[in-house]
Amino acid sequence: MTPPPDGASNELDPLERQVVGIFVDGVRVLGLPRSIGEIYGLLFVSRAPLSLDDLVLRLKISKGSASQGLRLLKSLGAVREADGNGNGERRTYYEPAVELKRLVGGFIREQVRPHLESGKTKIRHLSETAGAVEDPDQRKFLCDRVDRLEQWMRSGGRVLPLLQKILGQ
Amino acid sequence: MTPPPDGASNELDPLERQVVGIFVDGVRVLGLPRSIGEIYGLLFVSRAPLSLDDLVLRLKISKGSASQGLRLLKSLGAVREADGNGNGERRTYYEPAVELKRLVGGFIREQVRPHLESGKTKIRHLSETAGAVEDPDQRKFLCDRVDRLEQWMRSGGRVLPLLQKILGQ
DNA sequence: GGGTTTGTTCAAATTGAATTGAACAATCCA
DNA sequence: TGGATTGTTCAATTCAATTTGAACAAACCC
Repeated sequence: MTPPPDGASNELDPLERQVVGIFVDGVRVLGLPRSIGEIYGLLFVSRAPLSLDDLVLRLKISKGSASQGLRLLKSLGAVREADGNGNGERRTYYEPAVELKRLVGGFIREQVRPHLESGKTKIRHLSETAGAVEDPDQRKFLCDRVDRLEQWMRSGGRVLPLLQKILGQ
Repeated sequence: MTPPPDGASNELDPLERQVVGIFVDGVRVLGLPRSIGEIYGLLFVSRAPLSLDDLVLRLKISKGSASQGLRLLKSLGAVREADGNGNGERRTYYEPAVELKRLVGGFIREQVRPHLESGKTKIRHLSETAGAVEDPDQRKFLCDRVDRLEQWMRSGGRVLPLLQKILGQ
């Protein structure tokens, strides 16, 4: 019943746990580590911005995880430093970006585009290899398949901007 | 120089390795295991349909992996049994589905929709929990966030059919 | 029935990615 | 300068997902 030794609140309440759970599942679908979901989820249900130490304390994760998690989330544009954090406050506090457009945009930019690009490069290579095959029938078959791959990539490239547009309401 | 003990061809040639590599990377982005990429990739570059044993032999994966991999690929509609496989042939042979529309459709149906659905359910729960919060300010804040989550889900639901349409050429 | 070929299942081993934690910067304050 | 606070880095550990392999089922043939 007594609050924890320090004044800091501790232990997630049931509602917070629910939200964190939803985001943990959510990020797994996107192929991101669970800690990312925990951190973003807790920020998402918290009225006030949280510091790195808040995250460590409340989620019971290591400082290392929290630091790396925040870095990734910042790179995705999913989290920002809360400005105007008090007068002589040294610590930095974080708050979530909650506009879907921004989240999707960051994810596409950081996690999807790079893969698409490297894929295109590999397919260009492949295209050369396939063109150099001796047997004409076999070559025709392979070039056909490679063309298809190129088509897929182009489709992917065309879909992304559209996605961003649609998800921006 | 001599062919392998049995008549079966063995060891991927460089071109096959390139293609398999591309698909291994591809499926990792989608959160699927590497063996799935290997299997689909090899089917994709192979002119003739392949049997489970072909896959085991050429990719050097276990029969277990090959069997489970084919099962998943079939469930995604990414692979089908080649019909008319010879007269008294018992073994079944597989060939890849190469229409992007079909691949995307299967992936959405099997891997995306289920998560979306379970997400929606959890959010409905959450909505109730949030509505029951005492403090009116806190409640208002939480309901706002939950609303946002619901919006996200709806956006997701709206995007999927669109994706399918666009990727069907 | 026995024997062979084809494919599935699942507990155990493997592997690769995420997490930890301790050492290290950097900044501030007295 | 020394000590306190905040945050980062990275090698070692932990953990979860994938893969293996051996036992099992099913279909076929003699």
